[in-house]
Amino acid sequence: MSTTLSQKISDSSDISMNVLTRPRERIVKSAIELFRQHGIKGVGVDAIAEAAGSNKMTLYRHFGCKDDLVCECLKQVSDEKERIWDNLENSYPGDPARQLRAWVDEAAQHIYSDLRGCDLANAAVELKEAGHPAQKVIMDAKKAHVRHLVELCRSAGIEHYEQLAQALVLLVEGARVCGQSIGVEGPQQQLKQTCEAMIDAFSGHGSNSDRAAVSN
Amino acid sequence: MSTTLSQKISDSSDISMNVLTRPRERIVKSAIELFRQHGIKGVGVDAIAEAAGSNKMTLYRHFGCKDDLVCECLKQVSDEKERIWDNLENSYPGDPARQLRAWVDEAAQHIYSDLRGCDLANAAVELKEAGHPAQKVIMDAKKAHVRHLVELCRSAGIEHYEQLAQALVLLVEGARVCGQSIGVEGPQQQLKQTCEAMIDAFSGHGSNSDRAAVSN
DNA sequence: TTGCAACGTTACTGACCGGTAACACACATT
DNA sequence: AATGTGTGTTACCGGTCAGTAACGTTGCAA
Repeated sequence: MSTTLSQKISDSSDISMNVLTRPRERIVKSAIELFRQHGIKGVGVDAIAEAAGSNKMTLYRHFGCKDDLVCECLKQVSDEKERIWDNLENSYPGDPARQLRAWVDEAAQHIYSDLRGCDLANAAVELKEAGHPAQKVIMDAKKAHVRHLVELCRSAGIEHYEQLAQALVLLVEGARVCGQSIGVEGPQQQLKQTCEAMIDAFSGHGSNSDRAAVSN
Repeated sequence: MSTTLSQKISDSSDISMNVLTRPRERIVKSAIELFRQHGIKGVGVDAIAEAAGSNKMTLYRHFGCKDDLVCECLKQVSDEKERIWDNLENSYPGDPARQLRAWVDEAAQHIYSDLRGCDLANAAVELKEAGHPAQKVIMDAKKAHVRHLVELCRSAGIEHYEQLAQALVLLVEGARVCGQSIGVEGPQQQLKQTCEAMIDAFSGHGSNSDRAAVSN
């Protein structure tokens, strides 16, 4: 706990970040990246400002306090996640079943290549203080995510669409947290196969032997 | 971020903790509880010592640094979790299938009544510094947990026991993290039904209609 | 009784952190 | 040319934190 983290962060900071963008934008971008790497409580505002090629005063002119910056970061992260639903619709228009498979595939690929977990879930772990403003942002984003997936399962003609959506959320969230705590060899390696088997089971067009084959 | 957390922690600390136990034991116990409530980085060693009815000097005589104390806490938490396997064997001796159902039931009950997530997984989120000693403790405990569940599924006669065990781990871990980020209304409410449906599917003694009934 | 080990108390250090004040500069608009 | 807005710089404040030093106290055991 006595390590000088500021130095390490500064070393890996991107001072040469596109100066054409406005400081506010650069600060948020740097903050998101640093929060991902070191955790929210593991990064100071000085390090964020420096990584953004700016300074603390400018940071505080745009964000009243660190918590406000954290909320803005989480909002942008959740907005980014929201875009996947439009992307799915654009990729496979009018084919919700295919969109559901694509959602699983994308989630799995992301988890296989990045062990740092979900920014929103991680923030919820760190920010436990009662009434912390970020908690509402996190909760709203997660609820919206579940809602979207439920709707997709419903559109795909799944009878028990709500149960399937909830199960898929649990699997994906579990995979992300396992990646962080267990590492590459964790059970999240089987996420894609497990989700697909789950979808098959709920779609009602798989026999026992089919499921055994899928789970193999 | 300018809140005076120490005061709040002190207010809720248990100064009257059993003085018959040794300071070291009380310190670890208080630390585990405070870490659970406020996160590891959200609690200072002073608050821990005070909550244990001891002081910082005694704390540092038993633990070289805060990280050592954190490791000891996580070890005790993982030892505690290890005991469930013996408990299951004692509760339903020679009946691994029943033990597996009981494991699901216990995990679900725990998750329904406590939204604070898994101490080990939460610690992994907070302690991202490369080579942090707690990471090995967390990883070893989580791997052992998966190993035990795989073995239980194998004993229960599940054909694809490894896939089932991994899927169950993902569901349970996902449920714990959802409780933290979404709150009581999250998809973890359906954990038990989902796990049981998953076991049924892998057990190969459930028809499509059975599965539909279970998932309802 | 002596001695030792564990524990408690106070005070301190050095670093870091969130946040602010005051001033200087660059640039675009009028 | 004047003005205002956004930005950079330096310095500072109060607080917290991990960790240590020095000394005093308790209680047990030989």
